Amino acid sequence: MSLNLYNTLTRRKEEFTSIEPGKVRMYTCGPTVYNYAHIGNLRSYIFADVLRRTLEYFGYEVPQVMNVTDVGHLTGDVDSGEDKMELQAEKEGRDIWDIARYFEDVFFDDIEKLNIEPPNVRCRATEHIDEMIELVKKLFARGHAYETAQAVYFDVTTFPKYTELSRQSLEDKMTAARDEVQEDPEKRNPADFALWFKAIGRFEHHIMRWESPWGVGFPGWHVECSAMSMKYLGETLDIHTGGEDHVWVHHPNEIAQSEGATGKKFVRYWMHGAFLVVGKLSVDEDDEERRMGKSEGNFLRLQTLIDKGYDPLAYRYLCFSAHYRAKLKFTWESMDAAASGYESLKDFAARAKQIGGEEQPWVAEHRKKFEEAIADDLNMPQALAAVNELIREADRRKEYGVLEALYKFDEVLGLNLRESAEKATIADAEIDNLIKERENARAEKNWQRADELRNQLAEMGIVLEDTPSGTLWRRSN
RNA sequence: GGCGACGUAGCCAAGUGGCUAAGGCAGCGGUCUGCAAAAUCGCUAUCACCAGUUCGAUUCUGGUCGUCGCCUCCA
Repeated sequence: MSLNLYNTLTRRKEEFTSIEPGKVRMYTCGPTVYNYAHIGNLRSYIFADVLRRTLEYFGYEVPQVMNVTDVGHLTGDVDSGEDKMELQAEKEGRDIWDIARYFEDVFFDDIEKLNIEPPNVRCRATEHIDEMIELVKKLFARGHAYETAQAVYFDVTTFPKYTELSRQSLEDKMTAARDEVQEDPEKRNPADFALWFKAIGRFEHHIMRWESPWGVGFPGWHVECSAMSMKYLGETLDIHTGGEDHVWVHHPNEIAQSEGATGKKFVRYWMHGAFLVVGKLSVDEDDEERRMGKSEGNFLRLQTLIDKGYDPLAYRYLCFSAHYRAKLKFTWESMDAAASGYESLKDFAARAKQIGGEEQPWVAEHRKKFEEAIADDLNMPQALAAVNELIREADRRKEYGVLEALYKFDEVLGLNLRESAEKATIADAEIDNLIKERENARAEKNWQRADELRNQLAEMGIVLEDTPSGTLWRRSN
């Protein structure tokens, strides 16, 4: 079966092939650690994880690199000269480096809770300043960079393919940028982006600073991804993932820097995840759907969901209800739907585990549908439909030899079905005895005693299901 | 202002130029059941609106309305 993936570069689905057989070099744009990640951010890491797991499902080894952007970026107002992380540090009266480490830890904690496979290499921008400086030197040598009194810039007119990914003409950008005040009068083109900022003028008090051939300062906003991805994965990557917002600025810049420095193709498949948008979260507020943003007042963290009693994996399940390239509307109703759906999936796994059986030929059709779905540009809604159809057919036929298939699917789904089913059915002598006692009571039609035992087991977290062929049970947590 | 995306049942959504328009959740009505739960069966969509192309459009084209995103650090 061929794996087809949508490449933003060509705006179409393409059959995937890797540079090196059996191996996929994958880079995922990681978090900026100046604040908590919200569930919208997390959605795109779930997308990258599904991509990685799908590649692994089809037999690839996937060395994956993720950056951690711990160099402060500018605040929205370019003129302010303040730095997001410094602002945060000031606000909390803590050291900027502590802040970065703290949010990095929280981020990877969230990643773990969502059962996202950790990247093979996790790299911090602040630990790769030398590589970035080397990259900028190369760009000077090849005539792409120039220095002004304030900074070093990449001259976008020296790189004709600059607009290939964004498909946004430079003229339009220039027009659009015309009314903006250009802070640096020496900048050649409005679209030129900084490779290195000097710690002078508005950045005179910038806390994070390093020596460089262009004076003390700090790296530009996009160099780290180029420098680190090429350091760990080579000059040409198979796949580069990120959020759709990167299609217009960050990724074109990465391409320009990387290809400008090496003269080689930087990335073969660019893949971008769509945003989570927030629907009405409450009845009385007239907040229409919009993207979740750190300054939007609709900031939901994974911890927010956990505090409300949701399993983090129910959020993962929710993400599968929409295709990764389509926006997903978050509402509490859809969150509840996902939680219920995930619960019944786990219940089924526990049921199948208890009853068991040989796999029957009809299972093959569902395997096929599942695999076709993930191979078709990670169509998780279809894949999930295949899972649900498998379950329904198993229940209808009362043939439960489907665990092998289910666990195999879960290598991509990452919903911990095996762990959950095993945990739910851990044998215990006391439980066995109580259940046997209850079955005896039921045989004698001693309903009062049977209900007492049911309640007693319920207090122990055991859920009972009486069936014609005996009583099934599972642990509720 | 420029560029782009989307509008499918109560909610989240997949999909297709023509067979019964996936799946989940919620709801209603049956079956099963000592109770409970689960399971199962059935029901719930003129695919935003208008026009065009076509033998035939939800799917293609144009327009209207609505929503959203990007153009600035942001998944």
